[in-house]
Amino acid sequence: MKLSKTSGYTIRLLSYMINSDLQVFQAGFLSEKLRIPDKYLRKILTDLSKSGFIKSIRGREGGYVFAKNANKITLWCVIDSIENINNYTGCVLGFGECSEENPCSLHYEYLPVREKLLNFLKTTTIADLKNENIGKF
Amino acid sequence: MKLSKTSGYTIRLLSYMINSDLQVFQAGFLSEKLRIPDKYLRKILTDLSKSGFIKSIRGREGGYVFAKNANKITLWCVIDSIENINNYTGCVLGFGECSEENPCSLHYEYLPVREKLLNFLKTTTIADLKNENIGKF
DNA sequence: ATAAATTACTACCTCAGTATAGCATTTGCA
DNA sequence: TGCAAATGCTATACTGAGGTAGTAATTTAT
Ligand code: SF4
Ligand code: SF4
Repeated sequence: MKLSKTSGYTIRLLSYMINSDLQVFQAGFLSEKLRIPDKYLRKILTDLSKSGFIKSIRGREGGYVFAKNANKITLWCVIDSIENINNYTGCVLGFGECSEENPCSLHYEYLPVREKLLNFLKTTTIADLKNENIGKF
Repeated sequence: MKLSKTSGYTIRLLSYMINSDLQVFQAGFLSEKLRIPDKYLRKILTDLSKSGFIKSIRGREGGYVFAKNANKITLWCVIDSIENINNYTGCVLGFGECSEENPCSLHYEYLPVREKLLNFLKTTTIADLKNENIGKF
């Protein structure tokens, strides 16, 4: 499962923040550390700020800080704020309305995979990504 | 996990064929039954034919038939012939080279989900999609 | 006060996936 | 033989994700 580029950048970003000792992060600094296109990352930061995951501090000495506790930020809600979460939780064939009564031919084969994926997205938080032994962000 | 439109169409197509009593299928017929844009589906059929999953019969009374046993056609190899299979088997953050020694922050959280997904794609075949109780294709 | 450092906004460019259109080619049946 | 029914090929248009550029707005250090 590959996330959209934007979602991937965002998770790397938040994961970098939670694994750092710093409190305030500047866009330029982050784009350099994470090797994400500067202007693109800035857009992401602004959006994350609007979504309430981080808080922006404007002006000199400004930057971004977490706006809520990282253990309250699930992968699910991050991805959902960026793209259609249904791309991952909805299903393989992209039917709109699915049910046990009106399944497609893949339904029962895919069900257990879907459960696992759903659970992963709903229960994993940014705080869970804190770890000493990370090689790359 | 949502497949690309093309992959989705393709699996619906093959699944429809394996669940039908007919032997030969015409493009026009399939596009109507599956409500897939005619010209687009024709392109897919030609590609599937080139990939060797189905065989085309040209001329009057022509159409398409399975070129190999459906229990030899895994979701994996179908998807792989259409788009980059790495979109699903490769990982969340889209890093090129991943290893236990050089993991990203999501690695250990995602590992079991990935295993499940990989296994699903590698072991599920078109023949497995044969089923009496399918509501939609 | 002013300059420097920072984020916010708007408009545009590019590319791959999706979709459409028209014509060429093959083959069986009347 | 010739027409009709089918697939094959090529060129074009549309759309949204990804990415770039320039300018405006905000705040603090000096
Ligand atoms: S597998 Fe089930 S939930 Fe997914 S598209 Fe098919 S019917 Fe819907
Ligand atoms: S989760 Fe593991 S395999 Fe996936 S991108 Fe991260 S390091 Fe690579």
